[in-house]
Formats: sequence, structure tokens, C-alpha cells
Amino acid sequence: MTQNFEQWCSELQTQLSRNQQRLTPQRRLIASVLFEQDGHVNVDELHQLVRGKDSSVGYATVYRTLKLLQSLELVHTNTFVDGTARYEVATDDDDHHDHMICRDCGTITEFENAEIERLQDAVAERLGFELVDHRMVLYGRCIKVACPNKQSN
Amino acid sequence: MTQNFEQWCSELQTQLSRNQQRLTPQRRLIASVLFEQDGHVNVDELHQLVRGKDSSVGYATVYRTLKLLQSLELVHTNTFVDGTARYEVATDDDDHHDHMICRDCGTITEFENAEIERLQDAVAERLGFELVDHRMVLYGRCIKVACPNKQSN
DNA sequence: ATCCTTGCAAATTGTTTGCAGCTAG
DNA sequence: CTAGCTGCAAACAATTTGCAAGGAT
Repeated sequence: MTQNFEQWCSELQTQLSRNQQRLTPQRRLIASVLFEQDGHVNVDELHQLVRGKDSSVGYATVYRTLKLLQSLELVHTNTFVDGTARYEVATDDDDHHDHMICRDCGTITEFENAEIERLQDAVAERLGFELVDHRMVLYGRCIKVACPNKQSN
Repeated sequence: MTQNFEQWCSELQTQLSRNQQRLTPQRRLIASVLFEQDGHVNVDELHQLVRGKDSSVGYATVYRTLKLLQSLELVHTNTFVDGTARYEVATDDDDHHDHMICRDCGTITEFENAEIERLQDAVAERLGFELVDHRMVLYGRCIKVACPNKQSN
């Protein structure tokens, strides 16, 4: 996480005004909550959190804002185990990361691996493609008896 | 594809009877259509194909059968571009493959890369996990001007 | 006979959209 | 003012489930 909220948000601001769109209080709030969350929240969780600060914000606005942020490439989305899309702030393009998920407790751990990314490029090239993006998710179990990340749910 | 339908289906048969479940004509039909399809069909497409051979088979049965096959690890599921789950026959565990999708025409190409798999294992171990499974999807564009795999849809 | 399975339709779930009122610029 | 935005509720789409009838052992 190499940026702070203000930097990221002013980028948002810029992008929006470029298209005659507005940085409304709701959008700013949703963005800030998502940013400080810094995890992989789904719409429902995000909506709960946002409502904690402004109970008038509607579900649809959260959806629409996320879709907006996504189209501006300011957030990334991933659909992991359950069917729900999960969102996370997109930082600098370079530090792309992937995810490792514990089959026992569902905890999502991030990691980066430049070597794998190199090989992905090589694979794509061999297949005659220019690699644009990728998604990689590893599923596993903690080696320890009790998963150290075990959560209540 | 290292197996033929009969081999795969008798495995299914075995698994089913072990749980007092039955290999009904519908299940066999759905399985066979999925097998010969050997692609990445979604439920709707599969249902259409099945209906072509037996118009009485219901939508829910296709869903239930796929879920069943999935739980027996005889099919794998992946959700690519559109929101719909796509299914493919799981052959021997060893020849796991991943997917490369063309952003232009949506064609799904399969590939295997042992080197990447090795690195995935290494990453998981470093994070303190025993790697159980993974999903990797590469998104790209054909280098050629006109995508050779271009499809109508 | 028992109990798994089916087909249908209704119910759920996650997400999108239409619209009238509201609001930032 | 006047687009763009919001909240609500209704609409959608993918998938699941309840149930009565059908079928295999």
C-alpha cells in the first residue's frame, strides 16, 4: 500500500471532473471506507460499514460507486469462494498481487511473485497473446494444526 | 484428455453407488454431453445440448447433476468473463491446466506450465500453507491484427 | 415399499435499473 | 439553472429449493 487516501482520492477527483462527474459526499465516504478497509470487502460488508457513518446511503449507490471506481481502474474486483464480488483499492499498477485463500478459515492472504509473472508473460507469448491481465488464486490449508488465522465465521 | 467416457462414467457409477445414489438416464446423458463437449459450457448451453437429445430433462436436474459431479470432483468449474459458471470434465489430477482468455473474442485456450506450478507450491509453502488447488486465468489479446480465433458472439 | 430422483414452479441471492426528487457546480 | 447523483423499489439473472409424482432396487 504505497499511497494514502488523499492521494488516491484526488486522483479520483481528477478522473471524475475530466468526465463532468462529481465527487459527492456519498462517493467520497464509500471510497474512504473502502480505502481504510484495505481488505477484500463485498458490497454487503461495505454497505454496512458505510451505513455506520451515514445511515442514509443506499445499497444501489454503493454498487454504482464501486462500478464507477472499477471503470476508472481505481479498484480491483475478485470473486473468490462465495459468489459475491470483493473489492480492493488499486494502488500503483506495478505492485500487482495475487491471493492465497485458506480453505479452513477463508482468510485471504496477498502475495507477489515476480518470477511467476515473468513465466505468465512467457506462456502468453508462446500462445500468441499479449498479456493484459491475470487472476491467480491459490487455495490451501495452514500446515499448523489450528489455523492461526481462524476466524469466527 | 487421457480418458474416454466409459472410464470416466464408471468412476462416476462407483462413486454414486458408494453413497446409495443412482446413475439415472438423465445423469448419464448430462455427463455424456458434458464429456463430449470437452469445452467450457455453462448450464444454459449444456441444458440446450441435453434437450437436443432428451427434451424432457429439466433445468434443475442439470444444475443438480453438475453440483453432484463437482462434489465428486469429476468436473471442475470456473467463472470467467460473464457471470455464469462454466464446467469441464476433470481428468486425471495430474494434468491440471489453466486458461488464457482472449479479451477480443472470448476464446478460452488451455495450457499447462509445470514451472509455474512449482513456484506456486513454493509460494504457498513460504506462506505456511499446504497448497490444495489453484485457479489461474490469463487475459490477453492476440498479437495478430485480426484475432484468428474470432467468433461470432 | 422405500428412498433417491425428477420436473416444475416458486423462492433466493447478487446485482442492475427506472424514476422522481435532490444537489453540486 | 441543469446535468449528474441519490434512494427507493421494482426488475433481472443465475442458481437453489420444496414438493408431489415417478422409478429403481
